[in-house]
Amino acid sequence: MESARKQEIIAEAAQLFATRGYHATSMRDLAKALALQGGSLYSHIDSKEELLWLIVDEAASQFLAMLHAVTASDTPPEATLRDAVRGHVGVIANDLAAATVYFHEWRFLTEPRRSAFLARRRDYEARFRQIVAAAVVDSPAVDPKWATTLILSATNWLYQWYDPAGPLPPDELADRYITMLFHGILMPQPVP
Amino acid sequence: MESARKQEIIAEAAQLFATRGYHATSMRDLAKALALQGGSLYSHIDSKEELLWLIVDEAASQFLAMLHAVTASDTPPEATLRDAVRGHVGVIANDLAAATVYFHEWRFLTEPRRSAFLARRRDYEARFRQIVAAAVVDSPAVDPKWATTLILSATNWLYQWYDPAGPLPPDELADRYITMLFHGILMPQPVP
DNA sequence: CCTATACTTACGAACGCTCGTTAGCCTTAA
DNA sequence: TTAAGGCTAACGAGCGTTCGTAAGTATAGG
Repeated sequence: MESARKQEIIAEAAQLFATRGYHATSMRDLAKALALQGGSLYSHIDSKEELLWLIVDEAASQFLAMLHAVTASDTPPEATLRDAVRGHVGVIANDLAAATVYFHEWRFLTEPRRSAFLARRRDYEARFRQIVAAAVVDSPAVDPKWATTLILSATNWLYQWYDPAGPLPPDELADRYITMLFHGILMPQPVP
Repeated sequence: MESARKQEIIAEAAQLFATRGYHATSMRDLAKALALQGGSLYSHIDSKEELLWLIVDEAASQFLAMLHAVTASDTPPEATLRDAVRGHVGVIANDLAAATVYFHEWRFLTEPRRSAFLARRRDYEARFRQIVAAAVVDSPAVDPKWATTLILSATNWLYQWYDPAGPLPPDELADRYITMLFHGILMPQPVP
């Protein structure tokens, strides 16, 4: 359980790491954004890398919790996959800064945190693949492994350009992606 | 026209920037990889950022040259799009380090190079969108803008995981992606 | 209610080190 | 004789982090 002040520091760090990058953000930059002196941060945190870890690990928890919620209900496989894509997009859009750090800055973690991160990400991808496999079970030409890679690749890229203040809500974007991914972009007639 | 020695420096810088990141790679790291002393690099280059720019700008040229080659021949729209996706994947797979720097480290460019980079990238995406638009002209439910975003998002992510030494050749990977993107992942019968 | 004690949060200075870059000198080959 | 390409040494700035200290707040004992 982190104190309220520490949560503020983590949130500000996520913003700065996302916009400037982890190594290009100094502890004094972070302190200045919080109206503190550089050394004062260390009343709350152990190290700069701890901040990176807390941001990245919390994001991993968000992704995994979302998948658990999606698979808990008893819906048809295609609907479950649709919910998972919506959820994945939602986690990213909900905290874009954290998602950016999760996708872009994780590699600056050192061991053993780096391995811990990778294990959680592998776990997430494996669970996601099971959902995809169930949805494409009647499509013999589609390999669930590559379908999963395609879906997660397309959606992970969101953090590079998505603007939460823009006109496109996350669910609407997800539905557009889902329609194209499910039925292809070469559709002579509209989806019924 | 860069000298042979400078090309070596650029290539090594691309490797290091890709694996460690731009800001986490010091000029002394780069010099050591080339069996030089730190200061000696400056006989060949003006600054660290010039290296970043040369890598990123060359990659942009590769992408644009590929698109020009693809659109030069007189093929049906769908085949042109297929060639463009193959080409995009090919440019990434051909020089994974340069592609990684192109996608991951460009934001550390300062003005005016940052704007120059973004202009070239916008140009590329606009040309790609025209190819997509021609291919999906008979698919009223598909917006070329979002189809382009989907295709480029999925393929850009390649640099995160693709291993040129692995068992999957770039063209084969591209064809798998194209099949799913064109016809969707929910296909009760195989594509004829 | 008052006081003693401890805890929290911050300051400001400093530590040892690394950063990108520059200057001047030396060697080699054309 | 010149020029290219390497060396060593150094510059000022900034890095993450630690330190001693102090003010403010909460808690507990009498």
